[in-house]
Amino acid sequence: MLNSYSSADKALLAVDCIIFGFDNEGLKILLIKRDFEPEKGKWSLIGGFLKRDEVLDNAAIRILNTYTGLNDIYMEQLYAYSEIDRDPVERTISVSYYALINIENHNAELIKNYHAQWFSVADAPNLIFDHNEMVEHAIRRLRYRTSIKPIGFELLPEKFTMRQLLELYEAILSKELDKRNFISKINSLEILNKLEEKDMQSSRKGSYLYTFNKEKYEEKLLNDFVLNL
Amino acid sequence: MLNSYSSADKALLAVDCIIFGFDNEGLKILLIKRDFEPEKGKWSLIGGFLKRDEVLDNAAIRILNTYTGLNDIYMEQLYAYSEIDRDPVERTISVSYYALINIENHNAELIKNYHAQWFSVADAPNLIFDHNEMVEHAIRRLRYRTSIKPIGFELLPEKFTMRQLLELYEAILSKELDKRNFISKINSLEILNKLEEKDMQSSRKGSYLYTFNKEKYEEKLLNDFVLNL
DNA sequence: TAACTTAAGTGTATAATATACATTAATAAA
DNA sequence: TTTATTAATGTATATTATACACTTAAGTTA
Repeated sequence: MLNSYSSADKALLAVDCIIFGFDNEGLKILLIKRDFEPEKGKWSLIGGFLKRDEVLDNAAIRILNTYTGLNDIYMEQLYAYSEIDRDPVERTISVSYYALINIENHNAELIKNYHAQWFSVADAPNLIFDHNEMVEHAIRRLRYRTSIKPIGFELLPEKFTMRQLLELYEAILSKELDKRNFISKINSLEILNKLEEKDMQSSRKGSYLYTFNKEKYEEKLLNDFVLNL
Repeated sequence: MLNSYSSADKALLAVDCIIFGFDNEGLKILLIKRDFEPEKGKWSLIGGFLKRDEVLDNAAIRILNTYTGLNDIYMEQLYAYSEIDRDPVERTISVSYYALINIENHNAELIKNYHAQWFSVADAPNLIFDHNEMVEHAIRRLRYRTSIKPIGFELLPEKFTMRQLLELYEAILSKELDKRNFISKINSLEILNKLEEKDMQSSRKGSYLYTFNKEKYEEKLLNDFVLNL
């Protein structure tokens, strides 16, 4: 019978997490060295199996927490991967999730746990299964996301300079942006607070620090817009 | 053990298809009256279970074909739904797919099979499980798609008038568009062939028929662009 | 056959936005 | 005090989006 539940095939469901971070070296992803077979010892996305009593969103949160100690990370579902032999042990459909996090805020936890490690997107190691494809797909989604939602709050330290924000966008889009045009577009969004304080690390003159205005930022997250950079 | 395959929970995997069509009454979706329990007799998206030896993309194609006889329909994956009790019989994760098809080209097959029926998006019946949510989600995706890819080829008859194309976009975006601005934007894409032939149904003057220039259309599909309507 | 009705077809002026581009300012180091 | 380095800033031009109304073609009707 076409639709009998009893005769339908079951499969394992996995969740894999593409965690993006940013620091002064550029855009990074968080990987783990797999500690079980198959492919033990190879680099992998953070992943795990969906439990019986759990929805995918929560599985993603739980799995990330297990490997990194990270909490309260908001992730978005990306895509379901279902090639027959994508996992050689058993038929497994994997649903990918991606998130943006602030490396500085979270690095201590990560180092303490030693399970996860940051890699530059540009020179990440080869990954198991179809995880390379998942990462590429997530980068495409992240680039698109920059055109309809502001990005930055999740990836930058609380106080940051315009240059850091510019370099973040350049890293995500992997192209150079005109500084003056960038600044005026960002300012037109009205999501930043300019502080009196200056960062004196990067130059003799020093550059003003900014914070995100969380209320306005959240507001912009709700309504899509177009940001042509 | 955290990642043992043997202890992981398996689940059923389903695929549900949101099939969009368009005719002179507006944007439509294809639904079936469910012929098995639970919710037998209620309206539902076209759906079925993923088989052991099948990838999701192919399951979507097979399931659509089973219910409608439709062949060679290109579908895109949308989202995985995993609420615990979304299907009351058994834990089932459903991956949704959506497609755009041309009602005229395919209606004969559909009527022959009597399994599926078109409904206006605006006044479709209430659907089983979380299928209403899936449809809403697909409409959002479809609207977004209009801004980055041309639409029309899939939904219109081979020869069509500018008015039909305009009304298609108005139906998808559910807003009125300025006729002159619309025509000049569409013309600037250079994806249409204007025929000598006129459609004499709609007016005394008659209106020119167009076809899509498939090569240029496909080209535009490859490269994203922004079409502000 | 002239007047009428109906939808088709067309262009322009203005506003908004995107882009390209170079100089001055502030400060610490030499 | 000179030098070196990065920060900060504005404007002119090109492109694109928007708002808007009249004429044309042809069948129908008086």
